[in-house]
Amino acid sequence: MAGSCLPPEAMPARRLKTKAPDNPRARLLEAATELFCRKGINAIGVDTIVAKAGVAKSTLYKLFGSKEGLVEAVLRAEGEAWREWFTAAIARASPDPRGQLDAIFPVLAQWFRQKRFYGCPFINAVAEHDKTSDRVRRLAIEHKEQVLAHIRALGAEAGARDPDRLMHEIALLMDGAIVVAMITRAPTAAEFAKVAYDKLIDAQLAA
Amino acid sequence: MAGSCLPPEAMPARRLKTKAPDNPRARLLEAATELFCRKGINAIGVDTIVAKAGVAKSTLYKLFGSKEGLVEAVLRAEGEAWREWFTAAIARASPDPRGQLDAIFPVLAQWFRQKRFYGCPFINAVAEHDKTSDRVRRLAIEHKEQVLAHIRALGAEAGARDPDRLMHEIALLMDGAIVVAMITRAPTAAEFAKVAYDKLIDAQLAA
DNA sequence: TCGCGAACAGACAGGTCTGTCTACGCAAGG
DNA sequence: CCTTGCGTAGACAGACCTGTCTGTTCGCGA
Repeated sequence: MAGSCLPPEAMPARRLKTKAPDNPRARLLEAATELFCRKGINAIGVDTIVAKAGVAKSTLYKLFGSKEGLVEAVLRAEGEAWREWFTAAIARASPDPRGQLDAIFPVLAQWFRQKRFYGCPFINAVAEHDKTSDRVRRLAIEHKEQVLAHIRALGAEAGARDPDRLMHEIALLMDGAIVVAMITRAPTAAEFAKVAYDKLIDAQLAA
Repeated sequence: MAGSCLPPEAMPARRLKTKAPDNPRARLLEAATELFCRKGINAIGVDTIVAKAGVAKSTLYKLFGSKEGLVEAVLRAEGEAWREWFTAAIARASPDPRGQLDAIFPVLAQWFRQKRFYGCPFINAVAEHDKTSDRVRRLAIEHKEQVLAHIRALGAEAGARDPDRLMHEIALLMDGAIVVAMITRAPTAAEFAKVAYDKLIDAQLAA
């Protein structure tokens, strides 16, 4: 039902964002998220979106101005929902920073196993837009910076020797795992990433 | 000039594939490669491609049958050219397997620094196509399996404890680096990946 | 010189795209 | 009751899409 690419437990959190759960804006975002993520942004026309959302086309253009505006809103909303789900999920796994870092890849594996896992919407959006423009790239960078800042903080709290390097190494493994999982449809990518992460964090935290 | 996303030294190798260097087929592939990689497959129409290639539209449909056929041919050709360039580049760096593995990320850095680096065409193609279909995903898997088989063989020759695991770990770092470089346009991703790789290979080869 | 096939040029069909516009329904508040 | 405003339904414009088709041009081998 839900239009998202996130695990089901993320849904309620997202619902709280809009006063009414079924206003046209929320229905449009949900329908557009599902369609964009599954079929690609350029492959989906606004008529398909409004039909799935059950709203009038004029409502879409009144609320978002253009298809581009809707794309941006979808990415922002999906990014925020994902970050909330992700940080909550690793926090649920453990109270201490090291435990939360250790939970990153098991939590990603959970994501990959979702029936509707379509990869990272930001990576996919950048991949299908003009690479000489930075409109979409900026949104992706913004999202990634927020995720990485959180990971960097956890690394610093955990006592990593070089939290910045640790952050970048985890980022590489995360994006690599996401892409491999998208292409192969096998969640095992997260398990390989977890073992690699274990070696990297040992090097950072070993006495 | 060249329509590729590869470093210039890869070009001559590619030219050898077609008897004549400037037949319509080669011009179409070159134009389509550049346009698809830079702007996205769905964002480019066949009229733009034939105009850039300087061929008639009927020639495109005679040679490739459909736009889909052209996309598939572009991916196959670009994948083959990339693999040839990549294996040659790491082989040029060192005669022994360990040295070739060590060269992987510096060689990637070289790729990232290209003015026309647009990310991996296979990742991008999967990202913008229907994720519930496997038409494009199969091509990407085929390409990645060939690259990884080569890396696995190098790892085995180098005496890795678990060449399969090493292969998957390198794959994660490679794809992660490619995606990060595409999004940030910073080739430093390859340098972080190299340091991470150093730690992982040490764990595999340490006495 | 002739003939043939490859490629070009470009019109065309039929469909889809984004975005705009008008007309209507309906509910809440004065 | 009546107005105001949100949302719906759907026609429409103009551009662009893929794919086909016709006619022409040009080079090469016999």
